[in-house]
Formats: sequence, structure tokens, C-alpha cells
Amino acid sequence: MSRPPKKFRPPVSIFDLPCPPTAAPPHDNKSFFTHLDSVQQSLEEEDEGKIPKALEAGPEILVESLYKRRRRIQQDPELEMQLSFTGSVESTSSSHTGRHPPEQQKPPKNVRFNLELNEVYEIPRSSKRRRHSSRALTLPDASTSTTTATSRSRSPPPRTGEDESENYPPDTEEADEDWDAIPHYRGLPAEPASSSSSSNSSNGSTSTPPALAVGGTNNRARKSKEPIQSVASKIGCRRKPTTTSFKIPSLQRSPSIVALDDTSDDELFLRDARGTPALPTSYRTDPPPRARSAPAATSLGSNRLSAGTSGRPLFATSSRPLAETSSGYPIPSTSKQSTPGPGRLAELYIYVMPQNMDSVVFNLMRDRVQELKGHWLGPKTKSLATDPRANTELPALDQEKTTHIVTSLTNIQAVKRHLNVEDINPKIAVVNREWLSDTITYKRPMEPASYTLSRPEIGAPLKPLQQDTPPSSQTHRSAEKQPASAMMNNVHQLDFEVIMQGIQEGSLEDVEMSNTDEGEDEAKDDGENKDEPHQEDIHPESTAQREADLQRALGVSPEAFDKLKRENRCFKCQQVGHWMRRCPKRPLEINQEDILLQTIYAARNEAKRRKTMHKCQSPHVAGMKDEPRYNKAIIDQLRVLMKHYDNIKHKGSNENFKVINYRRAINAIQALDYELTSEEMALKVPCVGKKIAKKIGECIALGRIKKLDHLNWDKDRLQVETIFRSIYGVGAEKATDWYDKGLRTLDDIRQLPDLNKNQIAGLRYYDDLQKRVTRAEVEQIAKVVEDIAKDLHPDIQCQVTGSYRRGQPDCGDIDIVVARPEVDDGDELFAIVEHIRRELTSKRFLVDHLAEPGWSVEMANQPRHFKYMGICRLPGENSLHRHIDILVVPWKHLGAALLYFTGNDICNRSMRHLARKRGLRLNDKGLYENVIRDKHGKKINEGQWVAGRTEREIFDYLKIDYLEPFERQC
DNA sequence: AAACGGCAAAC
DNA sequence: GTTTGCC
DNA sequence: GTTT
Ligand SMILES: Nc1ccn([C@H]2C[C@H](O)[C@@H](COP(=O)(O)OP(=O)(O)OP(=O)(O)O)O2)c(=O)n1
Ligand SMILES: [Mn+2]
Repeated sequence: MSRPPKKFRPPVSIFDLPCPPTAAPPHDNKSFFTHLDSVQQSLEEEDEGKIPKALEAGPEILVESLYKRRRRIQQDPELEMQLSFTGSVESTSSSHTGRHPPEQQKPPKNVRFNLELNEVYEIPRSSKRRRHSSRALTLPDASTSTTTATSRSRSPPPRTGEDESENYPPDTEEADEDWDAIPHYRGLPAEPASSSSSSNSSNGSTSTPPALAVGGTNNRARKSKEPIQSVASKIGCRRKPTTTSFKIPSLQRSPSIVALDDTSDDELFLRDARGTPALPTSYRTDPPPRARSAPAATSLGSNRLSAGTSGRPLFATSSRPLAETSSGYPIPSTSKQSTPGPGRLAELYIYVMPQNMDSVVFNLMRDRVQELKGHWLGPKTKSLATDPRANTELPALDQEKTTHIVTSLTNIQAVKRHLNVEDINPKIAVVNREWLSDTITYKRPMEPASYTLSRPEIGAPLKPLQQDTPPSSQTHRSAEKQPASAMMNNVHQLDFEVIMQGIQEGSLEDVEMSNTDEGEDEAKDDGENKDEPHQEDIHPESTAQREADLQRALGVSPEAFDKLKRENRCFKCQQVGHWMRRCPKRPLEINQEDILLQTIYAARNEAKRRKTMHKCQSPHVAGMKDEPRYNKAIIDQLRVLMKHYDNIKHKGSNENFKVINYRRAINAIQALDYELTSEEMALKVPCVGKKIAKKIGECIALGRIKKLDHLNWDKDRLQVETIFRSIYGVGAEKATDWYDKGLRTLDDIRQLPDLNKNQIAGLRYYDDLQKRVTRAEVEQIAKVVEDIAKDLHPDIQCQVTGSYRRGQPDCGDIDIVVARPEVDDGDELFAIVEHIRRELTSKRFLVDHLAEPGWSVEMANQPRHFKYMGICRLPGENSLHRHIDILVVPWKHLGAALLYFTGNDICNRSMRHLARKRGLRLNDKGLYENVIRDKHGKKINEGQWVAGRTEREIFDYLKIDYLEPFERQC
């Protein structure tokens, strides 16, 4: 999407070095530190009231500088208020905008409605983001008891304690720490099957070495004081003298590398020692009242509030006051304008504020307004990739011309602040976005009083209206107090509108959209609360039709449907107390819903049932590999077939998925603990369909899959290409390419002049890399990395992931996730990965680099991660070269990173697929909601980060049972 | 009939 | 921009 | 190749 980040790493390859390579510690990352210096300098200049040098240094530095400055300001809410508008940077917004030409902003026609929906059907999402934005250091003992509460409290939709207990069956409630699942990891004797997971879990959490956490607290407090200081500490890191001795890790002691605590504690959030964002206290106290609909006339008084709106009943998820007609339809602004039609908006001069709006939606709004001949006064575009922290310069507000200010902000102060005005002409109506939605929908101006901001005045007492609350007794009670008609109009109507849309879109589950901030998580720091009540788009002309459709879709009789409606019951579960969109039964049972997850749970149940996990958790036990396996012939033959298809697959064809599915099927069969004795039986196995079942049938009957014999495959090609592909950096294409060129052996390949550096390394260490790594060696290697990392910061935490964490008996490589409590800043993390890389390279532990992370100005200070991939080797004559992957991640992404890096790949793909089906997006940083995709499934916005701090959080959000790492062997 | 992971370096 | 390969 |  955007141009590749500027890497400052010179294109020199250390692979040009003579063999055996001793990996000259590459080039210091000069520009990174140059950058740090310049940032520090400009900060100091700013402190002295000078114009920062950076102002002359070009946009990127400027942005950086401003950001730093902003961060400092954030520590002082008051200062922040004053300054949040002064630091706008033309260059950022324009340059970003430039990368997204208008036509890209405009999605294809068929997406539109969707987008609009996204905009219209938003669900208040209380100030969850805030809670993510900074996190108190979790003290080990506290964490144990609060972990579950934490993840619960964050699981949307909000649920009551009652619901939660439903959702947290005792056996999944606990024990997500691997050192419990894998006792020896901690140096404990393996004795797993006996101890229940529950007793294990508390053990695990509390056994986190307290020293680390405590040290972290102190550190954190110091570090967070001043960005300058943190910059300085980075520089200090550069100057850190290189230690010379290389310690051979003790083979006796188990590495203490297991200290990563994959838990969090929201309750401790407020005492965040790091002093992160320093949000105004009103946003830090929790829980912020959620979903208040603006009592219409409260406080926009000065901004043209029409009479007659206050006192209207306001219900549920809508802030739109009801018309007396009980129709619930929006009220046209004045009678004289009430004839809808094109050109009806010609008298409107609309200023739409981009804050808190999805760029796609924003740009759609603009198009619609212009189509309807309205005048657009706000910013012309909002680009997809604009850094939400950069204050984009808004066009000045024309106090005379403007008729409406449309905003997603929740209070008038914020509006003024963002517009950089003292006051707003009372003639200008300040309205929420639903005003615009309805105005567009009905092609005529709506009555502004029905669309007031949700929190007109900061600090104004909020009416304790129940809305958007989880199905709880409380909700229930108050809900029932509402006149039924009102509730119908507001809630049920909303629900079936939304659901109908979902039906039309082919998915019931994907329609839940929420507020539309985009971009990376909590970057925003406005004082705004996000729980603006949402409004629903109402299409009177089609309501009846949709209702009928919904009734049919739900499979109930019209009478029953009517009854549900009358009695305010959830359409889905038919219970009272919540509505469909808040139905705790949502989503449907996973096993019915997602076949891929079926394979996961098959593996899980298998693992549990057999209770053999302890075998593979111990390094000294052969593990699953040697276990008696059922269906061996079937598996082996399917494997051959898969390999064949894998090799002959052509891009663009189905072969890819064929192979994937073969793999799934094979894995599913592998998880069985019984012999397949018939085709029908095989058909029941997840991911085994007609064709594979038939082959299995053949195998059972004849001992051989017929296809294998009639395959006109090129056996030599398969064999050779398989070898080629086992070279790191070589895939199917390259292998075929080489075979076609007549190359047949590794030595042939070694002669090639145009190998890339990964292929060179792959060849150089080919023999070693083919060998599996014992768990014991993984631990030794991890210890080396951990020690070095802790040299830099003693509170850094490391965790071995990959197949090791899944308890596999041996590993293809070493995968390590590194994080530092509370640290999200990419620059700091980069300093960590650089430190590890440099130190271990100079110790000759790292001998080659396969992929080194790059730092780029554009991404400065972003909460990003860094992946290092290289070749390492323990000291000693006989040690082999090993592939090592080190992932340094922001603290807040730790859970997502662990989930991703623990795998296995199938599990990841399944979970991502599931997320996707629900309109979410899962990656190694977290779970994002509100993702809009084009018709090819390509995402067109980032979505909002909603989970990722802990693994459990992600499982919770996806509403699937937590899977222990060893249960992720899909 | 339309899904099937996400990312980024390399091309 | 698309392809290739990786986790 | 399998599933919804
Ligand atoms: N196609 C893939 C491959 C890997 N991964 C993730 C999950 C893996 O667990 C993790 C590490 O990748 P590895 O290649 O190291 O795989 P494993 O550690 O699972 O197995 P091995 O024993 O081969 O290292 O990366 C993924 O998401 N998708
Ligand atoms: Mn691995």
C-alpha cells in the first residue's frame, strides 16, 4: 500500500564473507542513532523554547519530533488540551493523502452499502481502548487472581458475571501457562497427567519470578518520566560496552526463560507506574458510563437546539429521540424542506470532522453529500493510513457559511478544540454522524436536535440510562420498564435491520460493527469517550420486507415472530432481557460453524483424551512421534499424494487448496486414536470429503490408493524438487525453475550465480538445518538469548514458542518471543533486537542473518514488532547450526504474538479464517474489528485493534475455548 | 458459487 | 503492483 | 479438495 519503508541497513551482505562465516557484526545502525540524536536535540531545543531544528530537517523528522512532543504533552492533560491543535503537520497529511488517490477511497458500488452500514450501525464500545492503552505492570501474585477477570471484562459484547461464568467453564478457566503444561520446562519433574489443569495454572502464574516484575516496575517508572530519557537510554544502549566472554549456559539449570507472563490485569491499570498516556482522569476512571444517549436538549443549548426534543424517551442503543408517531423514523428538519429528492441538500454547508471516523466512511459521506448537491466544507479526504496521532490540519471553520458540523466526537469542547475555535456560531448545528446518514438516506435535512452529541458537556452528569448494556438482570429490569412500543422501534427494529443486512450479505455474524476508528489501537489520545450511542439506519420502504425475510431466515412462523417482537424477546435465543445483537448465545456453537475449528478441537479433544501430553512435554521422552499410530498406511499414502500435488501445483489453480486440504485431512486422521475401517467412517473425519474418503476406502480394501499407481508423475522431478525446496529460501517455483534448467543436485545449485542471500545461507548450512533440534538444545539456545536480552534490560521477558511450546518432541528451529513489560514503542524494541543481534553476533553465536528487521522513520515510535531470523550455533566442536527466529513485540501485542508464533500454522490459519468470517482480522499484533473488505476479501481499512495483550483475550473475543499450546497441534 | 492467513522481501 | 517464500 |  505504501512504499516500502526506508531501511538504512546497507545492501551489503555478510554472506559475502568467507566461509565459515563469522558474521562480522554488521554496520551499526547509524541512522537509527542519528535519528535518536536528532530527536533528542530537537526536544531539547523545544524545551528551551527554540524552534526545533527538526523543522528544517524535513517532514519525517518533524513528525517524529511532534510526536515526541505530543507524548510529553500527554503527561499533562491540561497542556494537552491546549496544545492538541497547535502541532498540525501539513506534510504528513498531504503526503499520506497523496498515496491514496481518491479512486482508491471509493470502493466498488457493491461495497458501498456495506460501508454505509458500517457507518450507521455502530455499537458503542465503551472506553475499552483506553484500557488497552497503558497497562500496569502485573505483579505476579495479583495477576493470578485477576487474569480471568481482566479478559472477561474486555470481552465484547459486555457481559454480566452470569454470562461470563457460562463462557468460562471451569476447565478452560485456568492454566494457560505453558510451564504448567510442560513441567520440565521449569525444571520440574514431568508429572503432568496427574495434576489437573486448574491446579497447574495458579502454580504457573505465581511462579513467575517476582524479581523480574518488581524490577520492571522501578524501571518503568523511571523510564516513562520523560521521552528524552528514553531516547537517552537508547543511546546508552548503543554505547553499551560489548562484553567479551561467552558463557556456556549451564546445562543443569533449566532456563528461566519462561518468565513471560501471558496475563494482564486491567484492574491495575490505573496505577500504571509508567505514567503512560496520562489521559484525563475522567477517562481513566472506570468504567466510564457507557452508551448514554444525549438527552436531547441538555447542552448544545448555544448551538441551535430546537424545542420539543427534551423529554422524549430515549432508549436502548439509539440516541435518536423518538418521534411521537412511534414510527421511530427520523424527523425532517422543517416541513418546507421535507420533500426528498436530489438537490435537496443544496442549502446545506456541511463540515464533517474526520476525527474518529473511518476513512472509507468519511469519503463515502463526502461523495454522497456531493451527489445530493450539498456543500462540503470539511477536509476533502481522509486517507487510510493517516497516523491518527498526527494532527491533521483541518480547514478553517467558516462560521457564517457553515450550517452543520458533523462529528463523531462526543462533546462540544472537543469539537471546538479540534476546530481550533473559541466558540461556534450558534446558528451552526453540531450534530452526530447519524444526522448525515439520515440526511443522505432521506435526501433531506434532518432535524438537528435529534442528533445531538452524546456527551454534550464534559463532566456533565450523565443520565443513567441503561443502554447497550449486556443482557443482565439490570438491563432486563430497566428494559422492561420502557414502553414496549419504544423498544420495538429502537431496538428490535435496529436488530432486524442489521440482521437482515447480514442475511443479505450472507452472514449473520458479520454485521456487528462498532465505532469506526481506524488504525492501530490506542494511538488516539483525544479526551473523547468512544461510547457514543449508535443509531440505526432505517429504511421504511423496506422494513416490512426485511422483517418478513428475517422471520423466514429465523425459521419461525410469522405469528411466532410477531410474538417475539411483541414480548421483546431476543430473536435468536428467544430470551427476554437482551436483543439479538447482544445475544450471549452469539456466535453459534463453534463446532457447527467452522469446520476448520473442528480440526482444532478434534486435536484438542484427542490430546486431552489420550492424556499423553506429558510424554511430549518431556525432552527425554520420545513423544508423539513414536507413539503407536493408527491408520499408518493411509496417512503415508495420502502424504505421498499430497507431496505430489504440492509439487505439480500451478499457481492460479486449485492445487494450492488441494494441498492445504490434504494436509488438514492428514492431520485430522493423525489425531484419531482408532483405525479407520470403512469409507463411511472416514467421511466423518473433519476435512475428509468424498474423494479422500474414497481413497481411504481403497487403501482399506486394497492396501493401496489406486491413484498412486496411475499417477503419471515424474518421479525424478518430484524427488529433486523436494530436495531443492528443502533449501531455506527456495519454494516450488524456484525448484521447478531449476529442474527445468537441468539442475539436479545441491552442488548444481551451489554453482548458480544468482542465489539470493537466504538461499546462500540455506545452502551453506543445509546439512545442519535438515536436522531437528532437541528440546534440550532449544532450551540452551534460548538461555543464551535470554541472558543477552536481560543484560540490556533485566525485566525483558522471553518465551520459546513454535513447536517447542506446543510440546513437540523435537523442533525444526528455535522460535523466541521477546517483550518488555509495558514497552510498546517500536524504537525501544528495535534497540532490544539490535542489542541481541549485535551482541550475539559478536560472540559468534549468531553466524548468519536471514532476515533482519529494519527500522524506518515512517514507523518511528509505532507499536511495531521486529522479527529477526538467523543462524545460530552453540559453542563447542560438535554443535550444529540452527535456525533461530526472534520476535520482539510490543507488550500490548504479546498475546497475539505468542498465539501466532506458537502456531501451528493450521491453527493460525483456522483462527484467522474464523476471525475473518466474523468481520474481524487476526494477525500477530492482535484482533481487529470493524474491518471492511472489498469483494475479493482484501481489506480496505485496518480496523480497530480490540484484543491482543494476552492469548486468552483473543480466544475470548472470538468466543472460542482457550486452547493450551499443546492443543494447537492441528 | 465462493471461501480457503497474513505479511513483506524480492522481483 | 505482483510473485514468491516465510512464519 | 472440502465446506457452507
Ligand atoms: N505457514 C505458517 C508457518 C508458521 N506459522 C507460525 C506458526 C508456527 O508455529 C510459527 C513458527 O514457525 P515454524 O516454521 O518454526 O514452525 P513450528 O515451530 O511450528 O515447527 P518446527 O518444529 O518446524 O519449527 O510460525 C504460521 O503462522 N504459518
Ligand atoms: Mn519452530
